[in-house]
Amino acid sequence: MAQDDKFKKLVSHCKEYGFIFQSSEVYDGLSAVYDYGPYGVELKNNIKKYWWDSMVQMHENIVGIDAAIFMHPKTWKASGHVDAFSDPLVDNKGSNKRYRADQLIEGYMDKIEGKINKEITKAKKRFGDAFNEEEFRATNGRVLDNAKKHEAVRLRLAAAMTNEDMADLKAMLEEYKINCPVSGSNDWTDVRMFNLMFYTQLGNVAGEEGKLYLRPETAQGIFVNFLNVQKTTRQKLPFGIAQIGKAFRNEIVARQFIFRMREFEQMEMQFFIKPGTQKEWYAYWKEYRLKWHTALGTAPEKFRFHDHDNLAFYADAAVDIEFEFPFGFKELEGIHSRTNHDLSSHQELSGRKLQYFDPQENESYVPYVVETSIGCDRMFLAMMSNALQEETVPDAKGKDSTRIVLKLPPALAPNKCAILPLLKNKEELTTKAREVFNKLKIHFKCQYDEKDAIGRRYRRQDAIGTPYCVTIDFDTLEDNTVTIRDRDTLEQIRVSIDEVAEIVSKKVDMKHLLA
RNA sequence: GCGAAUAUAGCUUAAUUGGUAAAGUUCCUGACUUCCAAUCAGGAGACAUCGGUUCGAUUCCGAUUAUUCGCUCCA
Repeated sequence: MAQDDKFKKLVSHCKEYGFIFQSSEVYDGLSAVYDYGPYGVELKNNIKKYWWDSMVQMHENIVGIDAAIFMHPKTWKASGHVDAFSDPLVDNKGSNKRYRADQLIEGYMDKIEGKINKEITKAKKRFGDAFNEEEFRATNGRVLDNAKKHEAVRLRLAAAMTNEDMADLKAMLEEYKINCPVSGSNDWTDVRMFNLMFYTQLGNVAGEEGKLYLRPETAQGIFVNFLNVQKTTRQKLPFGIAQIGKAFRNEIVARQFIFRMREFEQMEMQFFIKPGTQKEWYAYWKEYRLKWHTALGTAPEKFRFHDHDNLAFYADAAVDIEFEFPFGFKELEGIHSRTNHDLSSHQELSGRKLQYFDPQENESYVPYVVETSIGCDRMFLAMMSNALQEETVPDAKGKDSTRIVLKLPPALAPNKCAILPLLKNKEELTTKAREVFNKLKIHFKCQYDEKDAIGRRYRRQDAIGTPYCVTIDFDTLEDNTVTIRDRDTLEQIRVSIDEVAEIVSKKVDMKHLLA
């Protein structure tokens, strides 16, 4: 199957079987926003549980929180999001290149300054030792003209940036004939202020006062709660705080189905450590997180580490765990050594100490942090794309037929077990099957289905990844045994009804993944 | 965001050089059926949205929305 084709099939499979729908579909959808359907939400919840248990339940020094999506605006000042990601962008229609409008104008100002400097150099040569630069600057006509121009541009740019006057930035590009360095064209699109963060209003007073951002990452909720958590749970370094939650980024280009969405869910853990130990913890988490992935049975060659070439301003080491999606190897999870950047910066801006008293060293310091951060939706997509397969299997007459099967790890599958009476027009069978269903549904997610031929029902369960099907036939009525059919091998075993819960539980339980 | 392409039923795809549309599959009802997408009978379901040209638009034109690909972006 071609890669494009495979991706297309995955997307329609997700829709057809109720995993993922486009948001607000009846209104033609909303760009890069998706909803999880009945089976999708089960799978997603199972992924979250596997992550949470592996991180929180399995580590006595990791605890969880659930911070609010809204945070004090200063949070994003401290984290660097406000300043670093708010740019006036403009595209040149000739070259289709994108620039920051303010940088283009600054480039123009540099050019004017170049002219002034040229005059000065020329004059220096002419007057020799007698040259007085200050006097020359104050008196030379051409220099004065250019200096005046430079100052005018500078003030206008500053005003436009302060007032976010995008129209004036565009007007400046046109008036000063600032052309695209690539195409030489002056044909610009409108200038747009682009900020990666969404914002909304707190209270009903409009204006800067109540301006609130939707968090672009969950990490800051952990950082600002660092001391609360450490003190209330009496943690000693090293310890971690885990969180699963929504984050929002106004991506310029959000594409590839749920791979890059504007609203998405992160599963993050910040591990607080003694400065100087970051290398070993970074290595520990790198290994632990990869193990979490491969424990699910996904082929190891589907994963690879990718070291960051350009480290973010806060990091001293960063690696991605990449997964081979249908559209190639892409980032699935990040492991970052964030130093003490975040805590220090919150400490500075809030004026509150965010330090840990180390009883062994008998001193206080700002801990270092190693972060693991995985996109829940990306994990979902990885699991789906890895699981969706087409197989050739023999049909009732022994001929080849195509089977579409979702080979999800049993622990993550939306349904664990389907309960199927062999025939629906025999009441003894359906009654018995209902009995079995009611017995099993206490243990794990089950589905009862009596419609259509048994083979079709097996295939339907295959398509949504149900690992086991229990069939009630005429023997069941005699001796209280049923068959359990395995999704992957198609093999059936006959067992007593009383054993089903235990047998299936053992196979679909998360325990063996965590151990 | 720029450029290109695309948009027909839940899904996959036809046809209409401008006269409101076909099929497979799915779904619903019933019959039948003793283990891997059986069969029979009946039924439901679509031209993305808005506007223009036209006697008449699913078809032509424009805009919008969405999707895909390339470029760009991805702290």
